[in-house]
Amino acid sequence: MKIKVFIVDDHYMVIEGIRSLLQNERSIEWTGHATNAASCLAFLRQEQPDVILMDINLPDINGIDLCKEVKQKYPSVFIIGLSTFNQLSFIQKMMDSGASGYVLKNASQEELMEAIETAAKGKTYFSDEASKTLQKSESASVILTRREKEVLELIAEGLTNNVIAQKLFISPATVDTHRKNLLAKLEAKNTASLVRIATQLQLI
Amino acid sequence: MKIKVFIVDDHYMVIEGIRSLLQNERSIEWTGHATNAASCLAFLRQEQPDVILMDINLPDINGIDLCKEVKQKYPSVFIIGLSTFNQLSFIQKMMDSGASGYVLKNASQEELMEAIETAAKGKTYFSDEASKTLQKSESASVILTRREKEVLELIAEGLTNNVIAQKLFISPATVDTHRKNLLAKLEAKNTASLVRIATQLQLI
DNA sequence: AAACCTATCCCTGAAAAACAGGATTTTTAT
DNA sequence: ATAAAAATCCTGTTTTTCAGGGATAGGTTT
Repeated sequence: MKIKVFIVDDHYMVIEGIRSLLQNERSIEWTGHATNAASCLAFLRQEQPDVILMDINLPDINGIDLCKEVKQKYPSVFIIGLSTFNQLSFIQKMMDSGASGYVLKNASQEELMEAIETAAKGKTYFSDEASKTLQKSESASVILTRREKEVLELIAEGLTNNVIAQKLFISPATVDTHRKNLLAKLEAKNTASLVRIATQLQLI
Repeated sequence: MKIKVFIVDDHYMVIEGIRSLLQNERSIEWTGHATNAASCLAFLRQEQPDVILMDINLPDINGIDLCKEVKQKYPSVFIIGLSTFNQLSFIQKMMDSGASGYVLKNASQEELMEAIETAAKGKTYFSDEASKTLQKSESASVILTRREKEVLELIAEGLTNNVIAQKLFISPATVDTHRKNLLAKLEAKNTASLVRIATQLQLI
């Protein structure tokens, strides 16, 4: 049984590259590609592959939200995140959205094949560099809670406590508490340094 | 006479993709690839292609500096910048370093061919999206004054207006004015989004 | 020389955030 | 079951930021 593979990436060169890397693999069946989220979803209504290689940076919807949506509608499809960026935040968000792995675009053919085969079995695969990033983060990082991450994102977007409170359906006082905890955890003096440190730690 | 093309990109998939896109082109001679700046320079000591497709994000030296170095040593080699990012700062820096064009990685085969052929003649080529970005920029680029940059740095470090004022030997009210102008120039609502936008624009 | 621009400088008052020091309820993990 | 962790909410004070203004020094253009 061949593994049916589909690709979503807005870079034509990457699609061609992956096609070229996989074309001689007998265990792989290339079912097609999409350059945006909309046509990916359209394809899935007709036919479901076993594994989707999904870029995170897409023109219409970002890969993280697309991943969530696909997994919700077609739980049996396994998704591998594909990105140029070896960024903790991306990897984490992709995995939180139900992905079965994460591969960088500088991956070798071997890595790519291993990722696809592992994902097809329902297991999780990370490319070498991505798993290094995950390890580093575990030892030397601040651990933020789900809510704190949400609040941090919104703070960085320039929203005030009151607006954030409305968005998250909580009291402004609660937002203030999360903010306080963020400042403490990241050892920031104020909002400015908070955002700065957060970007340096690639939290946002 | 075939055009000798060489590629520098740390993404294996992109190299494969370009190779695949160009392999049926009779006017192109594929001379090889490098995944980092060092091996690119090593190759050039042996042999000079007509056109180099050069990624901006390389593991050792960045593509901009590599471009400068190559143009200095081998002025007859034409370089086309290759990047995922349609960012003005990248395009500008690449052109300042002597590049003959800029192509995004989502370019079609036609665009890529046109870019190579144009560059080989010594002319300049921009992919559709890149030239749009250049046009947009002419109206909307952010120019900060010396003082504004100083204040921006200190804000991002988490210093308050009062402390910044002491550091720069000016009144807190003046710092505040600079701050206001920064908010206006970067179209930020408050300090948080200011720092965010500034990091995104790589101003700090 | 006059008009002009821009960077730099300064002030006030209202709004927002930071800080201190609590407390209660829900989740999560053992 | 229960302890720890996370998320929720409060009151009040201090500090900082933000949105209005306006003024001056130094260079460029006309």
